[in-house]
Parts: sequence; C-alpha cells; structure tokens
Amino acid sequence: MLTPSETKTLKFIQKYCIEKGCSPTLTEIADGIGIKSRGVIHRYLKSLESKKLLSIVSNRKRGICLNLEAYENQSIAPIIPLLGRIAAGQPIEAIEDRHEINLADFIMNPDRFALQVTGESMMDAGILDGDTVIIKHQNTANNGDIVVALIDGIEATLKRFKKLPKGMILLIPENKSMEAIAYEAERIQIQGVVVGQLRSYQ
Amino acid sequence: MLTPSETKTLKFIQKYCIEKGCSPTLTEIADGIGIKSRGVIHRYLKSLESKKLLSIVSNRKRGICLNLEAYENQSIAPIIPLLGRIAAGQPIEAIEDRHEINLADFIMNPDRFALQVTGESMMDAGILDGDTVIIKHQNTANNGDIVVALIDGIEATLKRFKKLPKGMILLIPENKSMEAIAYEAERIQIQGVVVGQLRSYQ
DNA sequence: TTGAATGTTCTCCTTTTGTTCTCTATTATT
DNA sequence: AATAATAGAGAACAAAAGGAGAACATTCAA
Repeated sequence: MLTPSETKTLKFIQKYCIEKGCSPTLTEIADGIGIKSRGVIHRYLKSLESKKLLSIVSNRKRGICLNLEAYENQSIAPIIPLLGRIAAGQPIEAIEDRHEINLADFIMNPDRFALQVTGESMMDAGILDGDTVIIKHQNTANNGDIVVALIDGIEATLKRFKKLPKGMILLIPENKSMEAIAYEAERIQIQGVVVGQLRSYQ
Repeated sequence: MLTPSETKTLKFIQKYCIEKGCSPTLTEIADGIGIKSRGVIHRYLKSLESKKLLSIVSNRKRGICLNLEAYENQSIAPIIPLLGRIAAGQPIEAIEDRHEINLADFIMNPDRFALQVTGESMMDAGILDGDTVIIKHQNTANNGDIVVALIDGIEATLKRFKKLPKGMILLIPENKSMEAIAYEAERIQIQGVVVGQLRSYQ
C-alpha cells in the first residue's frame, strides 16, 4: 500500500523517464512534486525500494531503476496519467491543462453503453472492425453525429447522420467503397450517438 | 444487517477506492457522508470490520481494506455493459448477449499512461490526430507492435516496430504518404508499447 | 585535480490521522 | 417507563506521514 506522497513520487519518476529517457535526480523529483528537501525524497525512494517498486544504485547519480513488473499489480484507479503530446519527430510535449484522464468520466455514465463494431463501414473515420464504441442513449441526433440507427425496426447500423429536406435522413458510411443511403425519417429510429471509441491491442 | 449509516459508509468507501485507487481517511469519509466527527466514523468502521465487510490495519493511515464480497453487486465497478455487436450494413445480432466490458482489464494498470497523438502518421492503423493512446511502459517490443520510441534520446515518435538483421530497427508509419526509416538499434530507445486507443467525440 | 552537483544520513519539527473516550439525542421495543 | 439500539459531537492522546535542513560522502565533468 502506497502513501499519496509515494504515489506522487513514483508517478513523477515514471513520467520523467518517459519524457527524458533517464531517471531524475533527487532535486528534480523534489521540484517536480513541490518539496524542498532532497532528504525527504530519499526517504520516499527508500520506502518505494523496500516495496520492490524500484531499485536504487547506491551513490550513482540518476541511479533509480523502475521495477515495471512489480508495478503491474498495484492497486488501480480508473485514472491514467496523460503525459503529453506525441508528434512524429518532436520531443514529447508536456500538457499543462490536463494531467490525467478519468475513464469514469469518459465512459461510466448511466446512459452509456458499449457496442462492439463488426465490419468496415466506418473505417475511414478510424472506427475499425473489432473496435468498441461508447454510445450515449438518445433518440435524436445532430448532423455529423455518428449514430446507431435502427432501420425499419430491424436492421441496426452505425453511420454518420445527416438530415435532408422533405423528411429524409441520409446515413453515410465512412468508407470509400460504400454509398450513402437516404431513408424516409419514419423508417429510421435513432438508438444513440457515438460519444467515444476504444480499441485494445492486447 | 447493516444500519443505514454503515451502508452509507461502506458505499462511500467503495466508491472512493474505485475512483482514487486508495482508501479514504476518516475525515474524508466524514465529509463524504456529512458527518463532523471522526470518532463516529471509526465506530462504524469497527462495526463493519466485525461484520467481515472490511479489515483495518491498525494505526495505518488509509488502512482500510475492503473484502472481496463487498465489491460484488456494486454497480460502481468500472464496468460498462457491452450490448452486442453491431454489424454495419448487416442485420443486427441479438442485443441480449449481455457481456460486460471491464475497463480494469482493458487499460487500467498503473504501468500504463496516456499520450495524445498529434499528426497523421498512424492514420491507416485507425489512430487519428487527437486520439489518445494507452501505453504500457516497457523497454522491449515485438515485431508488429506499435511503440513509442525515443530516437537519439530526444525525438519521440509513434511507429510500428520491426527488428531487422544486423542490429537495425525499422520504424514504420501507417500512412501511405510516409516512408519507413531504419535506424541502428543503439539510437532507438523503446519507451512503451501501445495497448489501447481511445477517442472522445464529445 | 578540483569543485559543483548529487546522494546519503541525520535530527528536529508540524500536521494529519487513527484511536479511545465521554456526553447527548432520538427512536423503537419491551 | 425503562431499555437498547442507533446516531452524532467533540475532546484528548499517540502514532504516522509529511517536511525542512544541516552535515557529510560520493560522483562526475570541466
């Protein structure tokens, strides 16, 4: 069980290692988590070492090694640190405004549910076969929304939504090899709108 | 079985643990359920402990451990219903195969972190500009993995990884208009592997 | 070689937290 | 009416956690 300070320290080290490619000095950690004394940081590191979360090479500058395997089964919060922006060829750029992503906010709302996507109809919008989409349950949609629509009460489909004149609705697949189809509004029932998408590579 | 106050206390602790990844202090519980005295909370905790719903590590701050059954039948678990597959274009499969998608399995591990992607270099793999990728922090990679690599210790980049003969490493962008580049292995430092991807449409 | 930066080990201090009390009030039950 | 169960406030104390900083040892690069 880690104390909040230990957690902060560990997260800072992890972040530093990823951004800079080497471990930080005690002073850098202290600055990073808002503490003035190197001695305090050293105490935290010793405690983390005794909990097998990292190892320290004695007297070596920047001699902290994270023990990534032990890190694996620590207690979990639905919050992942958002380290920064990655752009090809640039250093990782830190993000000031938002430091973490709370998946609870992202997805876990009572009116949300998930669907697994089969098929390639939304491929060009980055929604691939096997992806999971998070749907907000609602019966209306705005132009441009990606919706789950029920056609004639039977066929469910994931398409981009567009309202046409004269009570028609256009459902647009995001795939060059498929065509958009217009329906009378009465035939279309909106089941929900895509508010998120996620994919696992494991 | 449980008194209303005990139930409130337990629920608060469950929620707190899931959201924050560690147990709350007595003061936090008191604030959370609208009580001013820590002593009262302590009494509730003792009672809950005697009912085997949790255990307390004496004198340890944040030393509350929930027992496993206390987690069950809780709707606040990081789980969203996975309703079924939606086959774009094809008729729907049953909405009744009610699985659940557990975000804990999906991405929530402490050795994970997130990066926001800038640029289109992985577009053809369905990773778009602005998406968030979940990275597992590790220093090795297998062929075909999408990795965060540090080139010469400075430039960060998101590419598909391939080992070549003679100590070379090929970093492959998933974008037809960009070219793969081979580097000497010494110049490349693997920072992590993409294990997930998510996008918000809100 | 030398000096600045860094790691290490201390002691001392403050704040926060857990723990144990006592006291009071309300409500339901016998 | 008496009793027990539940609920809450708050004081007092001990222990843990958080922090400052001095003093010394060690690295490492100029």
